[in-house]
Amino acid sequence: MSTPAVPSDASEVYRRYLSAVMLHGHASAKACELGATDLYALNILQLTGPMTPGELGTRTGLTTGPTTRLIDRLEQAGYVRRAPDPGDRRKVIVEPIGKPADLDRVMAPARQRIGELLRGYSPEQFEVLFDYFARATDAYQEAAEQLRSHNAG
Amino acid sequence: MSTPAVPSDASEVYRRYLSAVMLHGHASAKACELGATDLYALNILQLTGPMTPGELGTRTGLTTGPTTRLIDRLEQAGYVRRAPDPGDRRKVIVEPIGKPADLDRVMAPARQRIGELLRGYSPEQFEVLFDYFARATDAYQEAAEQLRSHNAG
DNA sequence: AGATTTCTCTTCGCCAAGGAAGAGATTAGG
DNA sequence: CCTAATCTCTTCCTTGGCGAAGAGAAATCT
Repeated sequence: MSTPAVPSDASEVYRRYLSAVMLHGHASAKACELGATDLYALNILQLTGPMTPGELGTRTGLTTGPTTRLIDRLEQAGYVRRAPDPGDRRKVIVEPIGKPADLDRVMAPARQRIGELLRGYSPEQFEVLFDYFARATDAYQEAAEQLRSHNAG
Repeated sequence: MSTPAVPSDASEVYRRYLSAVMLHGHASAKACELGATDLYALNILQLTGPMTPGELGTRTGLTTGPTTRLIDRLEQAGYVRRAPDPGDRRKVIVEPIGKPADLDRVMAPARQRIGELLRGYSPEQFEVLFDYFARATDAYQEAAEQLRSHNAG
């Protein structure tokens, strides 16, 4: 638990913050026995909402074969479910399930700590934080999209 | 780009925020041709500081064999370097290098967007945000540690 | 109605990553 | 000085996930 050189720079604080978020994310995935691609797809589904396997494959950068088995794994683990498209019976819609199986249990410690942390702020401060959360969500999503298109192009 | 039901719930906003951060992290890793474990180890090193391969192996949950090759990959990609321990010549100290190779370039778009976003806040708001960043870093790190020990025990 | 296109799922082969066991080198203790 | 313990690195084997090609089902167009 050796605290390595107290970072006074704002950029360094933010970098460590991102590292901690990613670190916890990976630890959660490991605890759920979830692969990297699986978690990746799960995040995409949670952000963009239900979509067809084809679109999910495009976004993850996978071809159709691995995409099918990816969905199989997620469905078997209880994270998503396949629903038929009412308008086009060829299509399948993959939608995340509200209460995931293990991920919720694994996220509980972090959720509690962050919850306590957030409750320590005043309503005005709380509003600032969630304003940032909402805007940063778009920023990261756009940046990720930019990375994806740049890499595919 | 169908925006899926505007979330008004704070918990949902935060969940989407975390998903976006993870999503961007994975996209960055993919753009750098970096494996999941590699990024995981890199985050550990960036948070905890230099450590021996043994400790890194313990933290990543890997045995000694894969740990050595993990460090090989990171060293070859220019993210870390091996330094001898001055006190114990059996040991090697793995330390992250200040200017990583590709990761910095890939993170640039996100860094710019977040930078602009943060510059839009007043000094008081800025302070609130970075207070949260610092505290959340500890919270996530502790939660990740808890997950690791619980999974290992 | 028939043909073409679109979409999902299945099968086969390959490669990267991790686990287990052993070797070499160094430090600590009797 | 010699033995035991610690740490890193090497080698072999197995597992898991991905890519490519093909099959089946359904919608669209002529």
